[in-house]
Amino acid sequence: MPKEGITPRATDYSQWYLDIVRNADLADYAEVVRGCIVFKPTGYALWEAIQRGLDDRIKATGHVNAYFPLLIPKSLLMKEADHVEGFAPEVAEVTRAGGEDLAEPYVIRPTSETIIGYFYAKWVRSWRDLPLLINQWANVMRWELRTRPFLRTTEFLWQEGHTVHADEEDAERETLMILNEVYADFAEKEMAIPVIKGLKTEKEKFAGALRTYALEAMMQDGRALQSGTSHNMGENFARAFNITYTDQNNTVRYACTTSWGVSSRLIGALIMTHSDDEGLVVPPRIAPTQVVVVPIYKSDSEQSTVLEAIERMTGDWKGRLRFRIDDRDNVTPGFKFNEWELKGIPLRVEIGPRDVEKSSVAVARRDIPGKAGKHIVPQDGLTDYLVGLLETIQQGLFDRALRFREEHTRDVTTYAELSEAVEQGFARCYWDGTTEDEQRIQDEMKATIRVIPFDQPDRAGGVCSPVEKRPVRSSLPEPTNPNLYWSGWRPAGIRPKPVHARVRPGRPPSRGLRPPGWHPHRTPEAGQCQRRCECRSR
RNA sequence: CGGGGUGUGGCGCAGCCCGGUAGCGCACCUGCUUUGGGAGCAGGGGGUCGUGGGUUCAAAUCCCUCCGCCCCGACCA
Repeated sequence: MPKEGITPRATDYSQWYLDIVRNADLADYAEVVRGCIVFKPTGYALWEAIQRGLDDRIKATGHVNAYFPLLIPKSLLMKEADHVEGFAPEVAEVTRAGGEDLAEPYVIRPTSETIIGYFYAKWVRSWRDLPLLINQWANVMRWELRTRPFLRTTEFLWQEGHTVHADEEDAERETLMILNEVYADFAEKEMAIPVIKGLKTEKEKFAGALRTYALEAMMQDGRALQSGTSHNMGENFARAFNITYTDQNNTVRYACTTSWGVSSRLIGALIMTHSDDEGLVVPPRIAPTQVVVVPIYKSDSEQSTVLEAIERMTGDWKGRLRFRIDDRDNVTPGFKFNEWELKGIPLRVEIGPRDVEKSSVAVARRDIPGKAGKHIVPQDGLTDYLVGLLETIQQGLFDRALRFREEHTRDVTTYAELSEAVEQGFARCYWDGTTEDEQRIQDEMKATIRVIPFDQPDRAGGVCSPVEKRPVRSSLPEPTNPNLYWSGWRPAGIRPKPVHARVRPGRPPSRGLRPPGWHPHRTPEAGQCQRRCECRSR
């Protein structure tokens, strides 16, 4: 039975998500700061758990943490041309401080490649300085047109790693290692979110990167959510920021850089992967609280008897279980059952006079909502039982999410099949590798290439292009990138919309609103276009 | 930006057409009875009716202005 105040997923998935966020008390809208949210204590606790899991892995793979400034001189941001083009529309500027206009405006970081690049140029001298492996935990700001709690907000929290390597091969190794051993491992083992690892297309890659790799997860509406990215910048940023080193042969060379990040969007992924119509579901390993104990009593004497029993019962829990005892006296047990279910605590232990007498407890597991997930167990050996049950739940959640994804993924060989499949979830198909086809699919069926997966199934199924119907092309090239995943093209219900020009006077127009002839390389700050690009046609 | 909707205690809404100084549910506070799946009764506190202006003896209500938010269109690093 759905909880009060929660729209069932089948009715309106988007509203369901918002209801979960609100009812589980994860976040509040920062209504006075458009597009921002307040991470409330329960929501922030999830972020802290994510931070812990990632930070451990980042450090275990040889990185150290540091912190760079929030403000970036605008000229620095402008240095890498593709990067500028990618970010210009969503950057917020500080033009006035200390009571006067600044000689040069600052931008509030949308990401830190540029300011970190500036310092790396100073710090890197010799091949002995490499690799340089630094991570920072930070907030960033991107002026998004349409926001949703955790999934896309104007300000968000993330971790951004920035590394410098002697050559592209080493940078590539780093980029892939982070994706596999840090991000995917964390997502699957701790958050129980199955992910597809792969390469982004040219069209979808990070502005200024050579290659972008990403994790894609399937939400319960069948749509993809990008849940982590890792970029190999090659020499692009090193050239823009002059990050050079002297190699063993006394030759000065450009270094290669990488950057990689995951954000508080993961909280959104967590919600949309596991939760149900009863509320939030949090996998045990990531859960700030794993077990909640609800005492049941009528009289004062029963109350003290039960609370004493709880004291004894939880004596050896510390260090093995993260738990809390809900001894509030102003709400009924039934209310507590519903509330903790809503908040996604993996296990609930109920204990009343009858249990004290029989030395038992009632254990309810959140992954099976309602009374169906409740059973009576002896207090004897309870701690081991609970620890084991948490692991069972953890694995069960992962298996359930994986099964869901597999049930909503189809291999397709024709255009019609592709068109149908992307309505339900992911489709896997061949692609001839052209942006032209990619764009056409996007235009015609609102689907995007999420990723070219590392895991390539046997190609015995045949070679087909979903756009084989294209009339002009007589023979399709042998696909170089077979088996792509497509999905409902917009990430999990996010629909950007153009913003009124008045909102940010002087701001570069967002894509789609650019007047004819507009080009980022030709903004007043950048002067004439310095690059050999399509814009010279104008 | 184009089209549509909406703004009233913390939240969700009614009242507006037909002007007379604001009401309901939830939440909150107090007390008593309750407590194994969202307790009951009684009492109580809380609102510049988005903003500015106009009409009127009198405006939540009628007229104009501006602002916010939501939905659809336009499609993302």
